[in-house]
Amino acid sequence: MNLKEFASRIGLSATTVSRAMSGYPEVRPETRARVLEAAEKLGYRPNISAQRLATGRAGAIGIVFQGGGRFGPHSSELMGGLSTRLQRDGIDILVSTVETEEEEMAAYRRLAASKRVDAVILHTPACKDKRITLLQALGLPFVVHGRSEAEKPFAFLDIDNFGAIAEATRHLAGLGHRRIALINGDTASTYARDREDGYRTALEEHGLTPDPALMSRGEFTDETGFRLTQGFLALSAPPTAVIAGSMMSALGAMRAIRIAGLSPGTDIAIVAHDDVFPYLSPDNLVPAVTTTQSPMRAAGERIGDMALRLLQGEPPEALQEVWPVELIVRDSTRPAPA
Amino acid sequence: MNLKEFASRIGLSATTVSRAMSGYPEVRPETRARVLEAAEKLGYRPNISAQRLATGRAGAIGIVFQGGGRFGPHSSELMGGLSTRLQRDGIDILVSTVETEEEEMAAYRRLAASKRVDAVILHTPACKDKRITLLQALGLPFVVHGRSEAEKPFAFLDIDNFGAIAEATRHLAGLGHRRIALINGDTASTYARDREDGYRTALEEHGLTPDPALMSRGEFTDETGFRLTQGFLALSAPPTAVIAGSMMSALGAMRAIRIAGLSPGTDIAIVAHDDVFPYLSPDNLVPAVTTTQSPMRAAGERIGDMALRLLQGEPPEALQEVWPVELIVRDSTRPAPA
DNA sequence: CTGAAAGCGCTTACAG
DNA sequence: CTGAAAGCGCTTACAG
Repeated sequence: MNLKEFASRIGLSATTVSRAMSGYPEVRPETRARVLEAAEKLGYRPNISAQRLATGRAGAIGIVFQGGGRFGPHSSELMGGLSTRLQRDGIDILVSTVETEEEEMAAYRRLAASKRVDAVILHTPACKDKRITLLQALGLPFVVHGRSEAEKPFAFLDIDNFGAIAEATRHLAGLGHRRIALINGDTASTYARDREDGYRTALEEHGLTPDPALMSRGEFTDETGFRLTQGFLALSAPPTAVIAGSMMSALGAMRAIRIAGLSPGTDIAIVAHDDVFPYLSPDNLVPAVTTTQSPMRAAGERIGDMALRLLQGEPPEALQEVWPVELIVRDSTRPAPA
Repeated sequence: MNLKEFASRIGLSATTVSRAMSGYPEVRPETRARVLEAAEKLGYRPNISAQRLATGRAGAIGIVFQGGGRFGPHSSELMGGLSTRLQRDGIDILVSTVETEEEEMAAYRRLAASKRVDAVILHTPACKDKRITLLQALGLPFVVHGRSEAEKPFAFLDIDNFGAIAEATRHLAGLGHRRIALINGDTASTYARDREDGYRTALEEHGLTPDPALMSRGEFTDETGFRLTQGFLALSAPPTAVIAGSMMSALGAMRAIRIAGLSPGTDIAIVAHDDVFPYLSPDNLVPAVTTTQSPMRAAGERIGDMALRLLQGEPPEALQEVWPVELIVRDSTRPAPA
């Protein structure tokens, strides 16, 4: 049933029905109530494509994931939060996956030109990010999960990666650890650069010199955590503590430590930075893992919120947040062996 | 730039341009080439909302997740595969999250009435599933990930849960295990019922009687795997083998075994059923875990494919697949202790 | 093979 | 507070 038919069935004009259903003020409350009730009863819903064509709004927000492979547990938490928030305003989420950065750029051009989305969510930005430049040039509104440098201000939500890793490093140094290894991500990404800066800063506060052999990079998988930790353990002066970039890296690190005949927590301390996963808790590992934790799901909800405000005309510079990260000390960080 | 403007710029009618861009046959190859080239150069893209209004197609496929909490690692794999496939045909994915089954039903009504999607993907069906009845009544095409009983045929892709767990159970029984525990999901769901059936069948083949104390149910989290396994170990006659419903359950089970002072693999054998996660491999656990594995991502791609065919008019009964599951024996299943 | 025109189902400026 | 009508940007049956 379309608007015209519905309107004539209840003896009103399409105009009035449309206004009543969109919550415009110029409709008498009784009329509005009658319209809404009838719509419910007769099962009328405005055709979304027609609505979008008429208003010029897409009613959807896009998010692009690069490499099916990177659509992992963090993506699902972010998506879950985003979806929860946008649902409330009837905004859809449009998911695209691409393989390369080129394809990602093409995807934004396509989304913008075909008016398929009103805004996009960008994640894991580089320190200088071409995608941000492109989106600003296209005039497609966007919110970044993370931070980046750009000429023009843009909306973003980031966590305090610097503070998180600095705090973790201080905690370990305070326990007497002198050789602290860091498993980081690609330092082209802002978050990884911030973490490295936090690590270096805290080491220097404690009079320790950063050792390149103890700073490695790779994907946040169990496999990579394992391999990098094996590398650390093979050093002539191996570390007594490892800061893992994610829970998955920490699992791999602990495995490498065990295989070397050592005991995680006792022989080699472990701190993991990670999200709060509903299905894998650091409290439940053996030993329980000290973490710098930040809930990705809550961030997703907030990012959804910010995107909606952006569309309502709030300026990007008013939509910038950095969330603190809490260090939660558990059993995997004990004093350094004598 | 809209169609009219673009068409006049290149000296053709809107009709011809539209046909050229949609790949209709009645356009001269040279004309088509010229149109496509000009569109690329001038950056013209049809407005997606207008296209949808004119054709009556939404150009999107919906998927609803119940409980933000259930949007976990399996969801992301499924989504990744789905997205990869649909991307190729320019079909969007619309993600909704809801809290209850009631809300999920309401979401389908809404999606159908507002013509927001052309089809939906339903997952984790119950043996008798109200959602399937609803979708059939609404006339909204759908593909089920899993199986269910219904009067009318519908499209589905399922894995052989019965065969997977039967095979795992046979493998353990063949190694001399007599007390084999099963960590299953909610048996209202078809997959969990099938797994239980496979388990019972294989036990009986080996002259073993299913023991209710060894059959438990719960979420597929590390925490639940831990708790249920602790329950098994507290029995007066504890099991010598555990079949875990997922990788996460297996992690929890292994932790419980270790905490009890036992050795996973040696004292208590472990088999896990699970997806192939790019970030957590059973080969990398200690001991390497025997699995019945099935790639969720590949299933997602195939389901996307099936949805597209459904929309092209293939009858649902021609779109039904059950994928075999392979048992991969690793180090966690050794002969039963004497 | 190409084009003029009606129609998809809404919203909203304008008029009352 | 309510309505008639134009317009959003496409597609496609019809005519040539």
